[in-house]
Order: sequence, then C-alpha cells, then structure tokens
Amino acid sequence: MSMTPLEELRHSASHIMATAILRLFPEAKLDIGPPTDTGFYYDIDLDHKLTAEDLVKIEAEMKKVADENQPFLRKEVSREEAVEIIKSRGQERYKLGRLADIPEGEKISFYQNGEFMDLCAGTHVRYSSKLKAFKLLSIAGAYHRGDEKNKQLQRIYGTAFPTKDELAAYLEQQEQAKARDHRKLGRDLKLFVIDEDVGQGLILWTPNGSIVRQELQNFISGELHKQGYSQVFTPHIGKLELYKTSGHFPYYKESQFTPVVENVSLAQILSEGCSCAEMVVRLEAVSAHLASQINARTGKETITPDRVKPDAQLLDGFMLKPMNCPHHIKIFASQPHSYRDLPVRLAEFGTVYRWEQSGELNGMTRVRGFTQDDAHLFCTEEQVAAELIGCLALVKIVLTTLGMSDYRVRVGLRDPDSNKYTGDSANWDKAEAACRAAAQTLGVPFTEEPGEAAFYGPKIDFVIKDVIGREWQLGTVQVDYNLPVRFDLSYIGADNQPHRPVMIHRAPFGSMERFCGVLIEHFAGDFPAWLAPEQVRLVPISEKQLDYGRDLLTQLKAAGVRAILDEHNDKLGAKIRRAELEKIPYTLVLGGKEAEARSVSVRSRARGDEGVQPFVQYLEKLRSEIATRALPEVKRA
RNA sequence: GCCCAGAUAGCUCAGUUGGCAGAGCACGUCCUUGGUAAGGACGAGGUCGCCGGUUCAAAUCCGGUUCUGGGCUCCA
Repeated sequence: MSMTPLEELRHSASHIMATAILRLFPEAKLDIGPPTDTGFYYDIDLDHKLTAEDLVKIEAEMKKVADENQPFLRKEVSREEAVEIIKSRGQERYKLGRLADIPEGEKISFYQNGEFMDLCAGTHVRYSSKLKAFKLLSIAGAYHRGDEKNKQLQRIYGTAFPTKDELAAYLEQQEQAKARDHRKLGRDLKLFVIDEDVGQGLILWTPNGSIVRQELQNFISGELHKQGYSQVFTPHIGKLELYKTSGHFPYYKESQFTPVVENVSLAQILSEGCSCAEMVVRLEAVSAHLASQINARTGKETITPDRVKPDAQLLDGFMLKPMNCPHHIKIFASQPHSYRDLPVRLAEFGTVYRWEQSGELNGMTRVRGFTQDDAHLFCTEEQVAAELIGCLALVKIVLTTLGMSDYRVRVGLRDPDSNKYTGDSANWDKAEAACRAAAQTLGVPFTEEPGEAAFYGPKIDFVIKDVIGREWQLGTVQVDYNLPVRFDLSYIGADNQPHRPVMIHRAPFGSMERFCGVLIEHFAGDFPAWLAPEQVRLVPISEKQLDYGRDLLTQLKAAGVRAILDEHNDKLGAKIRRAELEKIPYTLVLGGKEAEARSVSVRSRARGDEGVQPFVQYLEKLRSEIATRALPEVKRA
C-alpha cells in the first residue's frame, strides 16, 4: 500500500500524536490512526475524558517529539513476534484484533519512532522533524470498528501540512467556508428558521426563503409540463395498512414518527392501561396480520410475519407519510390502464416525515420533515430505458440552470453478497443495465457502487459537496419492480392480458429543504435574479427623489419584479452597503439627474456600477434576465 | 441514540474570585439632504435556554432538562 507524500505526512503525524499521548497518558489503549482527506485522527481508549486543555498539552508534546528528530524505522516480523511486541507494550486490547485483520501471507510490519512502536503497514516520513505544521482540531466519540454495539473510543482529529503557510491557508479556508454555511446565511438573509418549540429538524420557511422555494417549484413545474407529467396532491398521512402493504411499516418503524392512533382506539387502550410498548406490539400485530394476507394474495414470501395476533387485539392507526409512493400508487390503481396510457407520470411536491436521529440533524440538509419534488412513473418494461433517460435529462436541466457542475453521479447496484433485495434477479439485471445505459447518456463520469441500491431496485444518484466538503445526495432516480407487485398493479397490454408495470421513482432536487440548503452555499447567498427574494433595491439619494422612487416601484411591481424602496434616512453609501450585505442583485441609485431623465443608475452586485441608463431599457433587460433564469455574469478581472 | 463542547439583547460577542446586566451592529426618534460598502445625537431593547439545588447573595458553583455545534452510528 502506497501513500501520497501528504498522506504519509499526516499518517506520521498521527503516530507522533500517539507518541505524545502515551507520554502523557501511559495507560491509553490505542486503536487506529489513519490519515483522512483533510488531516488525520487516532482512536484511543482512555478513562480520562480528554479536554480542550489536554489537546493543547498533547500538541505541545508532539512539538517536542518532532523536534527530537526521531527516525521512523520499519520492522517486518512474524505473526508470533507481532503478538509478543503488542503484548510487551500492553496494547493487546485493540491491536491484537487489528493484527488478526491482516490476511495470512501478507507482511506484518511495525513502525518505530523513538520509544513508540505501532503495528502499521506504512508508509512514513523518514524523520519526525518533517512534521512542521500541524494542529489538533477536535475530540469526538467514535465506536470501535464503527459499530455502535462496541465501546465508544475517544477520537482526536488533527491536520498537518508540509508548510505553515499551507496550514494557515487551510484554516483560513475553513473560516471562509463558515461564512457561506447555509445555516448562517439562512439566518442573515432571513431565509428560514428552526424553532425549538416547533421541533428540531422542522423547517419554517420565512417569506424570503419561501420565494426561493416557490421559484424553484415553478421552474420544475414548467419542465414537468413539457415532459408530460401530471401533478397531483395527496394528504400527509395514510393508514398503517397502506404502509404495511408498501413494506415501510414496521420494517422502518425506527425511522418513522410514532403512529397516530384514532381517538376511540386510544381511549380504549388507555382504559386498559396499555403501555406504550404494548401499543407498539399491537400496532405491529396489525402489520403481521396484513402481511399474512398479502403473502396469501401474491403467493410469495415477500414479507415474513413474525407475529400474528387474533383480530380482537388488532389496533389501527395512521402514519405520517415517510414516502409519497403509496399515495401515488393508489391514484394509479384507482382506474384501469391500457398500455396505450403508459407511461403515467404522477408528480407532487410531497411532504414526508422521517424520524432522523437527533444527532444527525443538520440545518436544512438533514431534517425530520421535508418536501420531495417527487414523481412516480408507471411504464412498461420496454419504456424503462427511455423514461430513465428522460428523468436524467430533467436532473441535468436543473443542475445546468443553476450552474451546479461540481457533482458526481453514483449508480447504486445490488450488493452481490446480500439478500436484502426483493424481486427476481432477471429483473434486477435488466434494471441495472438500464440504469448503467442511462447514466452513460449523461456525458459525465459516474461510478458503479454495489450495495448502494434501494431494497426494491437500482438507482442513479446525484451527489454534491457542501462548502465543508460533506457530500449530500440530491437528485435521485430509482427503478422499482417491487412495489407494483406488492400493490398488485397491472395494465392491459396489446394482447388483452394484464401485465405488471414497472415504477420509476425520481426527484431531481431530492428534497426542497436539502436542495435549498446546498443551493444557498453554492451561491453563497448571491442568488441569480430569478431566485433572489428581493431583486431590485431602489435607493434615492435624498428624500427629494422619493416620489420618483415610488413611481418606479409601482412600475417594477406591475412588471412582476420583487423590489423595495429604501426610505431610510441614511447617506447613499450606507444604503448601498446595506443592499450589498443583503445580497440584492440590483441596486438602482436615483438622484436628481435620473429623476429628471427618467433613468436609473444601475449597480449590479455581480459587476458593480454599470452606469446610467433609461429606466424602460433597464426594465426590459431585467425582465429578460429573470425570464431566462440567467446566472449572474461575473465581471472578468 | 452515543461521545465532547456550548447556550448572555434581533445578530456577533464581553462579563475577573459568586456581589446592581455590558459593547458593537441592527432597530426607533430627531438633526443632517447626500452620487456608489458605515454622517451625527438621543432612545428603546435581556426572568443570562428551561427546571431544581447550594448560598446572605448565582449569568457565574452543582444536578437535571431542552436546543445548538463538531464527530460516531444511521439515512427505505
């Protein structure tokens, strides 16, 4: 295994950190300490809870180790010798397990620097003095081997660079990333709020944010119309039965909100003194009961009922919908379909609710209630390929229009070693081939990732990075052979026989919340004119021009432009500054000369002062910029 | 859910050993009537996240809780 010079440096930094930690805390038990994309970490087991002050001490000790200019020495040993070394150093708690991970026949090596010696494949820098620019960043809990059943260890994160300048540049870049974090911009630009009393992970779209979202929805709705979609509306809840049929309940109940139980049933179980736990059991009993019915109907063991209770103990209720598909399926199934009707494309901005773990919530990008720009396509097998290409084209239009070019495409396939997938493998082969072929039409590189498929079919995901480098799945297109079976969907073919349709799930934005969060960071709050909550700020030089300003405001509003007249009693510079900070695309300065000539002095946020021009001429250009959803053309230096 | 760290005015933050709650920006009124990123004066604004405890006295110490941040786990 070879490392890049930077990885080598960071990996060595983690060894040096371990050296320092053992000097300060000789009882520490080490697990692993690899380099990462942005630095390094080491997982250690230590009863003492590390604090920020400890980090300072460890960092100081690391500096000493670096200054001691210790050589890194490689030593290859037999497995038996390795066990001896580990034991002699009192590090058997985790290191023996790590040793056991090394396959028979592979070389076993240790690296030694000074008094420290660690099981390690390498490679390393030659001397510890190479470590000139490093910084310890944070302490975090991390489960041994990433399994939450295992003990949680203390992980120390740090970073290292070849030079101090590069380290400083990295830290500076991290600071700048914070400035475009959607959580900060969302507050500063008044785009959304999350209120503790409403609930964590639940987004309140304020007027400004709602404009951005509404514009995006209008945009996608226009595209849907062109591509032959029908828009539908469905409620936010559905009976448990529905989700049992779809397979969402109870198999994903840990990531759903607790079911809503009807008043009468609730009163009854309360009068019986039924505990919460019993209630869950009885709700599940409904599921098991229904599962047995479905198994009988489809003749397949699509669901294995783990418990079937007598009808008397059944309890019914409703669930906040975790997905829109069951509702759309019921619309499709509400009437017979001929092959001539297909594809049927049902679209909805459908709000769904999922019980994400509290520690996973994050601004707009990981929430508990969100609106998917969802659609379900019901088509024949022959139509799958063409429909997939249509879906991908839609995602491409969205990304191109918004100037988002920094994304990767992931084709999620079955994990060959897993049996969690439903449906027969011939269908899977076809669906995977269709996804692969469709992805190839995108003209961008994509990766095929086994194990990333949904349980009902393969998918094509668009993954984009946020400013801190975290990746988020946005647009997704998924092929589904499973739900049509569960809901026993059919259409009448040319042969006058019923056939099973194939479903495609797709959401070009993914969710409005996550997409807007990433979009805020993508534009750093500088939205193109068509998305900007306020498109034009009218700035009179003095109150003598207020009447002219009101006149233009009326005309702008009549033209459908979102404009505000700044009536504050401030000097021009202050008003301009305010408009800049609020990231308004256009500021129109109105002085005596402009009022006289019915002109405006245009200041573009992207390009600066653009000089005076007749108001009607400016309005025409602006309307065109908005109508074409143009991206701001940044002035070239 | 787990580990660590936080929560003071709308925002960003200060607040010493426990002893009357602070600043800048934003906001309001007035003065100023201006030419492309901050003119001036005055004013209003806080149950120091919430609940409990210790104390003559708690923003400050202790316990609990809610929420936030960084990770881990998870993401149909």
